[in-house]
Amino acid sequence: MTSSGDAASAVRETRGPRKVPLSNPDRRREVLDAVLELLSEVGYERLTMDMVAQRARASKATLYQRWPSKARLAVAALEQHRPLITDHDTGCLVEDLRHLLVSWLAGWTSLDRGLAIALLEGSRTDAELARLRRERLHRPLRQAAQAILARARQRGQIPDGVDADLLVEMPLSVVLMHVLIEGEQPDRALVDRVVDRGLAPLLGTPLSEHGQ
Amino acid sequence: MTSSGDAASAVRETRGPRKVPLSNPDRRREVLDAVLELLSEVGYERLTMDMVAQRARASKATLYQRWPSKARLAVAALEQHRPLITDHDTGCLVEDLRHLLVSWLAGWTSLDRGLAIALLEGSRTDAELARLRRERLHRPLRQAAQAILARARQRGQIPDGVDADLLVEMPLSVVLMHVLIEGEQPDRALVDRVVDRGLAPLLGTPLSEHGQ
Amino acid sequence: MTSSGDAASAVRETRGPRKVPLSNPDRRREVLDAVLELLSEVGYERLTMDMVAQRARASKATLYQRWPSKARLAVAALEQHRPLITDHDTGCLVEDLRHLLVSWLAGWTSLDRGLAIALLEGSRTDAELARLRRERLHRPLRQAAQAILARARQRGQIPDGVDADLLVEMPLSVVLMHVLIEGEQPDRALVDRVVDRGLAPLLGTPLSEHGQ
Amino acid sequence: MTSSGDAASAVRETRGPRKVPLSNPDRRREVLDAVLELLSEVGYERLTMDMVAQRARASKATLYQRWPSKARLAVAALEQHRPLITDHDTGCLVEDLRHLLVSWLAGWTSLDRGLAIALLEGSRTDAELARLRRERLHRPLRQAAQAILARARQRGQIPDGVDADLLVEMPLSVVLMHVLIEGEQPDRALVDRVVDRGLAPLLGTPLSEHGQ
DNA sequence: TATGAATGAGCTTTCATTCAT
DNA sequence: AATGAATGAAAGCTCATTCAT
Repeated sequence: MTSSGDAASAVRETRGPRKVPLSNPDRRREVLDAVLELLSEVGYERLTMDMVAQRARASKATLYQRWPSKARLAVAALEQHRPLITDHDTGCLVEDLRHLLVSWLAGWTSLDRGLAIALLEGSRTDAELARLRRERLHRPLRQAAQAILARARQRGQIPDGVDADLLVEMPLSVVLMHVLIEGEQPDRALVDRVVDRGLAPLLGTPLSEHGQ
Repeated sequence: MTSSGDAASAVRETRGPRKVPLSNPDRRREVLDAVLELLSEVGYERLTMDMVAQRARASKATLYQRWPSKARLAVAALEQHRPLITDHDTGCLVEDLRHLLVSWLAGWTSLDRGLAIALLEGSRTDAELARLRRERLHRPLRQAAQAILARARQRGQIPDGVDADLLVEMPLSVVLMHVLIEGEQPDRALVDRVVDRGLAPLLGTPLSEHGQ
Repeated sequence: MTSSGDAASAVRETRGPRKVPLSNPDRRREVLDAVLELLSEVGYERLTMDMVAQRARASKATLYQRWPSKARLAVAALEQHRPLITDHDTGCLVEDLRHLLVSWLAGWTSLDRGLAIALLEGSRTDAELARLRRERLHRPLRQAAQAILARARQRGQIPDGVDADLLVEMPLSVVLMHVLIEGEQPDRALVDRVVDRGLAPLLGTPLSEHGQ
Repeated sequence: MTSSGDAASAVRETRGPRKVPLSNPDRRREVLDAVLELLSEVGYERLTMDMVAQRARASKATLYQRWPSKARLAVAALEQHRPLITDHDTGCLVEDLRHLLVSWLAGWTSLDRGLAIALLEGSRTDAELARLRRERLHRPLRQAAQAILARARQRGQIPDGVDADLLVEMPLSVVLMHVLIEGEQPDRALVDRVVDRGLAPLLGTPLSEHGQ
């Protein structure tokens, strides 16, 4: 009965102002999604409040009522865009890493290359963005990685002399570089190549059997 | 020949317009170096023609006479910036890679993190910059890497099942990520960590000389 | 009916909206006092409706319900601000004038320099304010002054050839200039200086009691 | 014969940008005169850079190239508008004062009431303007006044017990009040009234003969 | 009725680019 | 050929005013 459920469907797609309050979380998300799109398309510096206003069909003044500056609006948008990393215990370091990478990639939309670059770009001049960059790009991944490595350590799957962190950093960096620098759309094949033809053989034959 | 050039040239190297024509290649390099510095400091979007004019001690109109737009000026500057990668045959894959990384890093000044981000940023809207990015960041490295890997292959130092390219991509990506994303100043220690506690133990052979 | 309204009403007299209707004259005065304060602090042009709303703890929409524009709200506030001038018959022109000036000053708080400037400023574009300015700043004073001068005339205390109005205008203008232009806080000392070392010696008679 | 004389006549009155450089002092004066006019018409707060640009037929960017902010532009305009006060020794205090007031008024154009109010208004928020206000409105006058009073003192024309400064302050304030507050156009009649029917009779009979 | 929130118009300021010398 | 200066077109942000509840 409440309008909230049907709200999205009732939303008029006609041009002109929406006049839906930003106190409405759906409306807020709509605006922030517009920001994310634009960040991804043009980056942080080229993003203008006019663009946001137009795409979100809100007035600039409305935006400024909720977010006090362009930087804070961008931060809010990125804050909301928190990719989910899942950790799955397969009993095998290599497979755990494969899962981690795949789950991480799954959260990457076409938006994200642009967002990542926008974050790099914007965080040179905006401390808030710099903080976000760290949290967004690093923390969730780092946490899942630590869990995987702890398990591997217990199982004795980390070869002597190896800095365990690098076991995550290396495949991760390769994938990220492909996405960020080459502009590739990251996919399963890339992950498998890094895992099967990079990590796994290097970690030694016993790992090729995947269970023992 | 002109009095203005003669009398004062040695004196005011530091203030006021240079008045040296851009047809002079040294003068041109001077201007492009200023652009590089600024690109590195503030990025492409925040770079202004006024900044360039001031730092290069030229007038904006002069700049526009030689380069038709800000984008083309930036491209020209990056075009000129060709870091040198050296390849040294040590007879050992791991040491060759270490050399490669160190030589690559040596070409990275603090300037280059900014440049790399500027390239990423600018190449989203400028095809010319995108091309440059590929050539500047990738090709020279890739070529040296191929040579190293070819030698290693001949020596049989590439373990079975390993995609040789990854042996370069992995350490390289790790270093690049640290620089680009963490904003770390890349140094020898980082290279050694990746090589000694990542690649080497995984590759097996050289492990004995380091880890034990 | 809701608990929120009841329980907290006595508590939060200091924060959040007052929710007292503007039909209540006390509430109305409260709002107008806030306007006066702000006019005095920042002047008419820099006064914003948001400031008023915040200080009066009312919503802007509420303000607009009672007063149709910023100008009319300012006018209403000034309309309400009617400083009291008292006239006291001391039997002596000079002392009567001193009383007049002191009583006039007493009505001047620090607020009023700002208000006077705000009136000057605003009355250039608003006829209503211009009318108010005349009534507020001039009429009450002029009336008291006329009474004093009439008595002095009867007592023969106005020297030949003197325009009686100037006897009021001169000390008054001096005080006003100090306040308006020098930004001085007007005080008793200023009045005494003008009366004792300006008017009195010039008027002759009372001079003997002061200057010698 | 000199071009400077005909310069104004050669100025094209056609609309559109002037393209005359601001390095040209005539052009600069033209712009600053526009600022003065506008300050006088609408005051400091309501003055917009667009107004100035339009009236001076220059682009806003041009204005900002020469003056770094609206406040500094206003300051520059007022700085240039330095009314001339002349002091003439008539041998008689009253006549000297009359000269002073007349010469002061002669410098007042219809601009000045607006300018004075603009200064009062703007100097509440801008320290530079506050400084100017003091210098512009006070110093030149004060200096001439001191000279007059020094001569009068030497001649023994200052009655006992009188604060000499008030002899200037009083007529001056009266005139200023009429101009500032009543909005009157100041004229010779006003000065004569204040001098002949205020100061002179108060300064005593000997002064009525004007020479002794 | 009082309010939270939205909005168009406008403000000061900046920038890539072009003109006149 | 090099320069000083001008300019149109934004950009980020604010304000008086108006809806919708």
